[in-house]
Amino acid sequence: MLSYTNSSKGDAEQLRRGTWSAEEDSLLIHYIARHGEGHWNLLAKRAGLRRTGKSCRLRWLNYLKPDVKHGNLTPQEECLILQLHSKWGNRWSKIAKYLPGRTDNEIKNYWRTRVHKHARHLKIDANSTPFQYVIRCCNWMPRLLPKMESLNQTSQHDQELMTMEQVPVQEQISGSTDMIMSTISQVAEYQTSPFSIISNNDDYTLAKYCYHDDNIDKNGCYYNLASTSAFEDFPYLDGDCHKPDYNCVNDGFADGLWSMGELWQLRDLH
DNA sequence: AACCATGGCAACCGCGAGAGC
DNA sequence: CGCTCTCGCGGTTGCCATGGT
Repeated sequence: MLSYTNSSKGDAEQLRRGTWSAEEDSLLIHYIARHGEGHWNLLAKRAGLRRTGKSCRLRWLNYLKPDVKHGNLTPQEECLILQLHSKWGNRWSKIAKYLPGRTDNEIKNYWRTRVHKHARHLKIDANSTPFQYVIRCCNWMPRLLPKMESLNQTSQHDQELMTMEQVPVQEQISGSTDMIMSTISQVAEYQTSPFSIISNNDDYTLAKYCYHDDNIDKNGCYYNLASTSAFEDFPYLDGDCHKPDYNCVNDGFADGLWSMGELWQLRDLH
């Protein structure tokens, strides 16, 4: 689909909009190869492109530039995005600097389509502290790390970034326990859990839960719960179920109950 | 097979910062 | 100091493919 900007001038000066053609891509690539980037409005005219400079810049930076990576994000890239977003929020360009070959637009799209979807399912604001907690400690991050290990793809650079960004669990949750517990209750409710809803308004702390488990790394980061679970959408549990006799975390059962297994442990510890 | 809903993603838009004159 | 231009950023839109009914 192609459209043109409204203009009182003749057709010859109308600017194209919409999807770029192979011919336009070629013009842009060859022009930049000869003359370099920058001065995009001038570039657009001289390259013979009936596009705004802005459009040319975007096309080049997000798609045509040789070092732009195409294809799915790797687990370590996903992990980094989650880490960095929890630190900086929607600072996409800043986050993109830590992912060579990935553009801010791609990261933004990833966040909005995948992570926001997850938040919608949980009925939590994706930018809220509770959701960040759920992402980092309850499900998403715990699932990515084993994937990264199994793929053995983590470069030293990635590892350094991970170490740099990791925040001890106790630090992550300090001062917001009530909010986090409230969120977990909401999650449990939303999933129509076969388990009892965790309601908690006392001074129960997540640290107790976290440090009960052995899976805490040297930085105090808790990261291995439900590591066997598939990284899929939330399961919407229903029906008359009972507390299983086996380990929710290590058994295949956890594949479908990954978040609930964690919540169940939390409840039992209380 | 046809229709509809949804997700993924490329592209656009508005705004603000900074440089140059 | 103010104007213009360029660039970059974050938010939003709209197209297209896919899956479900």
